[in-house]
Amino acid sequence: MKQKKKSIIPEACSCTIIHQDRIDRASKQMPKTEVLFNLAELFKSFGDTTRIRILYSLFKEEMCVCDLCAFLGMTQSSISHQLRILKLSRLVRSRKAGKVVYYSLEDVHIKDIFKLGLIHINE
Amino acid sequence: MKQKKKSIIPEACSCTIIHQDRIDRASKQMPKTEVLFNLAELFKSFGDTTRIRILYSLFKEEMCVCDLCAFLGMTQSSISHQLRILKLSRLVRSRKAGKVVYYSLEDVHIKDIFKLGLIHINE
DNA sequence: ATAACATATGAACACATGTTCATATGTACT
DNA sequence: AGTACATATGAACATGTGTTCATATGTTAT
Repeated sequence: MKQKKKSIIPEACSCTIIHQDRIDRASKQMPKTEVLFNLAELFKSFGDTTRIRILYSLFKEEMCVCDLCAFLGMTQSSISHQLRILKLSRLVRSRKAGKVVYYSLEDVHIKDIFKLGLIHINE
Repeated sequence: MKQKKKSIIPEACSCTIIHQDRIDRASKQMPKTEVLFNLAELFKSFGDTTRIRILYSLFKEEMCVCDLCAFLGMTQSSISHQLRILKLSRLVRSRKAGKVVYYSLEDVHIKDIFKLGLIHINE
């Protein structure tokens, strides 16, 4: 009798009913761990109401930090901290004009991603 | 996934250079706070490597909890907890077959959202 | 130079989140 | 009935995260 193949990391799961064929197929179409990590990081940037609201505010045109504070009713520090995160994720870019810093969307795909997200919510 | 509701405080910003016209225009195309909150919740579900890996594993076909544990090299408890979150977000559905529970994707848009996310990362 | 202002940032805090451990639930089989 | 197994779940723990506060940086005007 042929023995059942055990899991990749033996101590992770004690189950015996494992569909090795399914695992093999899933394995083939799985992106690299690093890619999945970066993807999770990206969605993490979208996973906060304040950041979502900032991005939506910039959908049509650029705004300065001041505008965002006033519009979203939040402290300047809070907005600045979140803008920093969005900038690190390459979701917004900044343009300096004297004392004022204007922020705008860096990626056109953001709108499409949000659109798909909204479809899911409304289903 | 829970998130604290943030209060809107008018005196949050002491800036004087506010572009009221920009704020008015942004205001017009801004979805309701509740919608933005739900959108953030959805992306929060995508914002974890384990959950991203689970979703990717289910791209082609359903898998049981056991398969996921073995494939992803994680404990059964950990996978179960994450599946619960994904189910609450209506991203996966479950089907019981005796002792075994099979999970599959509930929303066809997930793939498209991931696709767009990957485009952003690779830019 | 000094003052005023717009923005950035480090530290501290409270709260959220993911994993682990122990255990409960539910199903199949003897 | 009992045993074995697949999955679910509550509690505890450590880590991560968003806001606040204080303060720093950089720019403009006097």
